[in-house]
Amino acid sequence: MVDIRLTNTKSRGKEVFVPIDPQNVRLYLCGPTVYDRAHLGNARPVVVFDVLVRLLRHVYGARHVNYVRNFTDVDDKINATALSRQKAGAPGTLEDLVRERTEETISWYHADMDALGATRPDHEPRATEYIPQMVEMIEGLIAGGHAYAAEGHVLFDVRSYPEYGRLSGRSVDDMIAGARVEVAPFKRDPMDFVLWKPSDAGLPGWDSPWGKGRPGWHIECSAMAYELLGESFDIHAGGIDLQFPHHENEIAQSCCAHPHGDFARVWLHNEMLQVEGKKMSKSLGNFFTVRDLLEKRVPGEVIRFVLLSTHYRKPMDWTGEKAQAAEDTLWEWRVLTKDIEPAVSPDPRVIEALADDLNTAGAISVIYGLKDDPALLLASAQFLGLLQPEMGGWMQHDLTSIANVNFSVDGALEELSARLSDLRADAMQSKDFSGVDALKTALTEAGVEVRMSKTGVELLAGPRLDPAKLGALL
RNA sequence: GGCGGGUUGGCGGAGAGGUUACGCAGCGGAUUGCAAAUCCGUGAAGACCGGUUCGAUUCCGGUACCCGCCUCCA
Repeated sequence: MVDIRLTNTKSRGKEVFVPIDPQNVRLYLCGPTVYDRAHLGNARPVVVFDVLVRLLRHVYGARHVNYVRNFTDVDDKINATALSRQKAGAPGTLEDLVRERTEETISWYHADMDALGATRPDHEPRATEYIPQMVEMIEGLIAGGHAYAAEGHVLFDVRSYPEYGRLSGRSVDDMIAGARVEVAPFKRDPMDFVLWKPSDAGLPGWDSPWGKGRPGWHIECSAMAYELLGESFDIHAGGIDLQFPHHENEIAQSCCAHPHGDFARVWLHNEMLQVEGKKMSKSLGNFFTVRDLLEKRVPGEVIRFVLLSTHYRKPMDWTGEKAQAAEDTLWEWRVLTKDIEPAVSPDPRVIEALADDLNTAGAISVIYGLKDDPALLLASAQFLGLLQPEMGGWMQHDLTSIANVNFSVDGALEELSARLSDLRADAMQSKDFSGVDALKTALTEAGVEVRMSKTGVELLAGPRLDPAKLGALL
């Protein structure tokens, strides 16, 4: 069996992965807060850890991996949207409108992540469906002396958990010293964090022993992971920005509520995404969603390729240039593997690269070397979720933007290739190649690859084919 | 202020204490009416300073610069 090695944030080193139960390998990935479209940064962990899930299924068997990714559907931004819709005259209660907003956002999320070739998790729990479990966990924490109620809030007492800060390498005292957090007066310690907070009449809330309220951000992951994966499970993954406070707080809650469990054995964190060398942010004007890219005709497969071409623990810089290069490569691979059946299994070196701390960039470089064996190339690329048949639609050129469409790309290429062939035959006699060259140049500018050999002329559509320019040549 | 990550050839981007990463671009050749494609060949690196070592881009320490987290943004 392949040894998978993973860099565990908890131990700060690369470890051989040993599942608690090889018959039931359990992974939890922090999912999105469903208030709006997922941006490109949200997609990175989804795609990267999708490859991990594929690897785990390969090694332990498809049915022996349990992949959970949550939806956070309790959030002030969701509430704000629901409220503004209600004010604008939308029918239904506030709860209905909240549900409507989260439903639509979840369907967008599914559509966008599907477009990136990410397989759906086995479970996608929603925070709102686990409120009783959260309340129960909070009650347990209070009973165990790890939490306290104050002014309608329930707070976790960080001083009650000596390990607090271990995951992120911080000490409570240091954090207090440099804290920029405004400290609520009812906190025993400035670093104490909210498990439950009150909701006033205008906000969604649930009845609880502490009055009508809603859960704090972190408790949902603890409660849902416990319900679906148990008190100890294998892997917990997410973006490095979640390391503190989110994951630190999850650990504190879960380990105090279930002192016999380990919570997650292995913690995986992906580094952040940048755009053209800068942090993606609305203020810099370089913020965009996955949907924005798809609508700009950047294929989901291309986005996936770019996301996998940098190791997950390094900052990844999204650039238009990379997307272009990825598109060229995928185009070439797809042309090469057209009508080819994939080999039974991928190149072992691909598995080996992935098993070494998910070296997706290394795996891709192995695939580059497989052009002599298209079947193996195809199987290997498909292992990474690339070159899937259903993701190749982007190679069909869109003719709808051109008025009076009366040609197909294939038909046009056939006609033009005949014309070029005739011109060339004449030029061979007259030694005047100007007409041939003119047509050749026009074809090249339209994005057509022109191949001329002794035996004849061949025209191939390239990745940047311009149907309008092609049509103009007919 | 505290914590963490990064710095590799023109660009992108990996692994490994000593032997070619790889891709794109470049250069030379074959081929071609000229090209393209293809094939063959090829130059080019490890931010800076010190240490460990027979030997470091790879390990250790420091410096510089960039980025992130500490603000329910993955």
